[in-house]
Amino acid sequence: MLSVNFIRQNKQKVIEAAKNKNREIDVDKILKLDDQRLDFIHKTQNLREERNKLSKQKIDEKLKTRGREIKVELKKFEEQLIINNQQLNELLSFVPNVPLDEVPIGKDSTDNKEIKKWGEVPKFDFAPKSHIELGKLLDVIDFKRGAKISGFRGYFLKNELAVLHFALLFYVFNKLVKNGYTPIIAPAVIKSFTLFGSGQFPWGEQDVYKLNDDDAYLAGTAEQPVTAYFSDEILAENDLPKKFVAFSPCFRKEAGAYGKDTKGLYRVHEFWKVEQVIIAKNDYDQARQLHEELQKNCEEILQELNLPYRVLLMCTGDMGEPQIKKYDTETWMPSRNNYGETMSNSIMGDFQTRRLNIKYRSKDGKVNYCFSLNNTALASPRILIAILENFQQKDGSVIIPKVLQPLVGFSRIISKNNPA
RNA sequence: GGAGGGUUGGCCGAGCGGUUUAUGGCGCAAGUCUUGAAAACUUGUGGGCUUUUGCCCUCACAGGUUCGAAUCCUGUACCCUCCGCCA
Repeated sequence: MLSVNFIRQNKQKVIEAAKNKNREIDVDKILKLDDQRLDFIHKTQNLREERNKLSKQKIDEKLKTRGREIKVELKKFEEQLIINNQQLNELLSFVPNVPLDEVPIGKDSTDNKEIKKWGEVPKFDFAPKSHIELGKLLDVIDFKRGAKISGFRGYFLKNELAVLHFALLFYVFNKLVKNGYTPIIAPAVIKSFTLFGSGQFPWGEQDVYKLNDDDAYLAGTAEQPVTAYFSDEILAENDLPKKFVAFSPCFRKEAGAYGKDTKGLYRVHEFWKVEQVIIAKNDYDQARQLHEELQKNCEEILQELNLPYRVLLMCTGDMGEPQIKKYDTETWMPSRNNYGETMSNSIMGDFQTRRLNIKYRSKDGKVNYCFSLNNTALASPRILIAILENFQQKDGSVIIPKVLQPLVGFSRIISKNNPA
C-alpha cells in the first residue's frame, strides 16, 4: 500500500510505475476521493469539537436539544466518511509499488536482465532422462497414485527421495540458523489479513485455497505468516533488522497456470519451503545490502549443492505488485533444456508493512514503517528436479550431493529391481 | 463442544457516566550535569487535520443507550483456567 500523500506528491512516478508493471490505476479518482475525505474529516471534527465543549457546560434543555442535533448531523457525515474511506482504500489497494531506479523497464520475462551465471551445465554422453523417468525407474516418485489420491498435480515422494527431501530442507534451515537467522516454523493456516498484507490480495486471490466459511486460508509461502508476525506492533530500531529462516508447507491452486508445466514436480499444488524473511528499518541503502545478503545465502546453497544456476534482475513487467526490486535465481534443469526458477528474492519497501501496520521507533523517537524483504532458501520438491536430472549417471542412478550424504546416509540412488 | 475469567499507551498497571487534557511506574529518546559513563533532574514518547496557534480521534473490534462512554448494554475476535475429545 502506498500512502495517499506519497501518491499526491509523486503522481507521475506512480502512474509510470503502474504502467511499467502492466497495471491500470486511476490516480485522479484516488486524489478526488481523498479531497472528499478531508472535507468530511473537517466537518466531523468541527461537530465533535462543538459536542465536547457542550458537554463541559452546565446542562439545560436548550443544550440538550443542540446535543441531539449534533448527534444526527455527525452520524450523517460519519457514514459518508466511512463509505468514502472504503472507496478510497479499495482503489489504493490496487496501486502497485514503485520500482527502484536500477530496475530495468520491460514488458515481460523476455526483458529480464541476466546478471550472473555460475557452474557448468552438464554434458551427457548418453541420453539424459527427465526427473519423471528417473522417478519411476528409481521408484522414488509416484505420480500415478499421487493423482489418484490427491488429484491433478498430485505426487508421492518415496524411498531415498523422501529422505533426501527432508535432508535438503534441514540442511538449508540449519545453515541459515548458523548465519544468525532466527529459526521459525510458521502456520500454514492463516487469516485473510496476512494475505492482503503480503500483497497476495487483491491480485492473486484465485491462487489461494480457502477453507470452509472461516477466515482461514492455506499459505502459499511462509512469507505471508512470517511478514505478518509483527503486525500492529512498534519495534525498536536497535532490534532491527529481524532476520528469520522460516519453514512451512506451501499451497497453491495454480489457477492461472492450467496447461502449464502439467507434468512432473515443477508446478505442484503442495510443496515445502525454507524461506528467508527480513524486517528492517526504513532505509533504501540498507535494504539493498540486505537484498544482496539474501542473494548470497541462496547462491551459496546452490554452490554447495554444486548446481549450475543463473541470476536475473527482473524487469518492471515481470515483478509482482508489492516489489521494488527483485532477483530470480534459476537452476539448470536438463529436461527443460533451460534454467528454471528456484528462488525469488525481493525488496518490498514499506508496501507490506503499511498494510500490516508494522512500525519501528527510531533512535530520535520518531515512528515510521519498516521495510520488508524475502527470498527463498530452498523449495522442495522443485529443487529435486535439478538434483535428479543434473546428477544422473548413465545407468540411471543419481549421485547425492556431498554435503547431504552424511545426513541421508547414502551416496547414490540406484534403480530398484521390483518397482512397486 | 461445554463452563468460568480476562483484553487500558513500547511494557506494567490505576480508573468502572462529566475537572481524565487517560493517575502512577518501567523502558526508550533528547537536554542539563560529568573527562566519559552511571545516578539525579527536565522534557518528550499512538494516529489524523491544521501555515502557526490549536483541534479531533485512540482504552481488543463493531454496534447501541446518553446532552456526555475507557466506564452501562449487545454482538464478534483473541487470550487464560477447568471439563470433554484428540496426534
